[in-house]
Amino acid sequence: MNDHLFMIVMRTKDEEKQEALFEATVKVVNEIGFASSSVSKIAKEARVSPATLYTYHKSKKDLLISTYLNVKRQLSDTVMEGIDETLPIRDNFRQIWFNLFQFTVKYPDYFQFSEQFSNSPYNDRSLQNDIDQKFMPIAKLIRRGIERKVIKNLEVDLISAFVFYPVIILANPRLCRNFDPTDEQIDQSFQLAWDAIKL
Amino acid sequence: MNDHLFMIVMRTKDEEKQEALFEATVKVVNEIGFASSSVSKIAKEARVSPATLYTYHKSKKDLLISTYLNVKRQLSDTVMEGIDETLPIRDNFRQIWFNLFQFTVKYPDYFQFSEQFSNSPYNDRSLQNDIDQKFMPIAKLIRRGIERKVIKNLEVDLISAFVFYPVIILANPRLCRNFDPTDEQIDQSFQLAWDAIKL
DNA sequence: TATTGATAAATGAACATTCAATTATTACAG
DNA sequence: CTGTAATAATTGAATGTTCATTTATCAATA
Repeated sequence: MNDHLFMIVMRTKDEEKQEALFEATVKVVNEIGFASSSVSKIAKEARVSPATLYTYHKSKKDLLISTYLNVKRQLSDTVMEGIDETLPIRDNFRQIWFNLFQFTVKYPDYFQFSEQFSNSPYNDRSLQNDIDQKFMPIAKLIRRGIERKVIKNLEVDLISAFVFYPVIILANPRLCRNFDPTDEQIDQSFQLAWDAIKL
Repeated sequence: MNDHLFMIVMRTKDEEKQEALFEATVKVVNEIGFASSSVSKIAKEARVSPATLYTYHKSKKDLLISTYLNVKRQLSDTVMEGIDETLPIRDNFRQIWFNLFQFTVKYPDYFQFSEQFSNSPYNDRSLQNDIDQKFMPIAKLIRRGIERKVIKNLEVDLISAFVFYPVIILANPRLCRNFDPTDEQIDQSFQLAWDAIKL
């Protein structure tokens, strides 16, 4: 920061506003939808002037993309928590599966935002590659499981689709109603996922 | 039609325009996204005046909803094809699974539209109930499988999530790259789905 | 005082929808 | 068959609104 003279007398940007804009973006998109979410509505929700928003983000596109990346970063941090290569493959899968389940239940708004964004044209190939990088440990785990003949020898994407996508459905009350799962049901659900991919 | 005098000289609405508007809506939403899709752009794609669109649909909302229902109707018709209660449960599942797979591969645009719509606030509870009705035979099949102890005794939504959602992921090139499946891979994938739910 | 953060107000473009006027289709009288 | 009246389909243009973004100005800080 102090490398450049012109930065010395810079007034600091408000961290709270950054956070408020993030939360507001997710909230507004969830409440009125991606299509109806305007910069001014998001700014109002964050109790900030639309012009101020432009000191934090150079465009609406930039706001949405950085919100998406933020959601995905939090997701990957949460999901990868507790991975331990010394434990059996199945235990690691179970850990990831429960982390993912809890995240989706705790932050359903993040998920709905994420779904809306990823199905929009903002989500281009290079952005998706950046995100895939974050989830690399899971891909590695799958490959390790295949090598050790613990899980079926199939494409990594295929294994992922069968193990992790159903979680998203289950945790989404909009897609899966009448389903307020008990601990036992969550456990049974993981067993389904594991049965699908185990050798 | 001839019951009422005032209907005698009615000019008929153009079936082709109805269809053109449907295709245009799907196409425009796929190309520029749900958020950027305007009535005038859809009308232009359908080679129709924006004003004409309003003789077929009373609002933009109506246009989008009926497009969604049309997609879902085609999907349910295709997916339920060939269900035969006299055959084993697994064969019926296999049939549905392949129907679904082929539909998603053949009409990826319908799927992307569907995903964008269903994550939007247009998709309310009562609309979703109407759609669930269309897929009732699948719910029945699952319940029959549970009764006959062929599949695990779990919530219908849970079974559905594990069997059918991975298909959507697999068939979506945006979500599952480097995966141009051979017949054998498709077969293996169904085996995964079945392994998850079978008793 | 110099510089940046913050904002209200302004801008022009695009939006959904309406409307007045025109065009196309039909029934039927001749 | 042909012409005509009736009516709905169609449309370009206009409506007022909302949009994303910029600009000019002020406030805060070093």
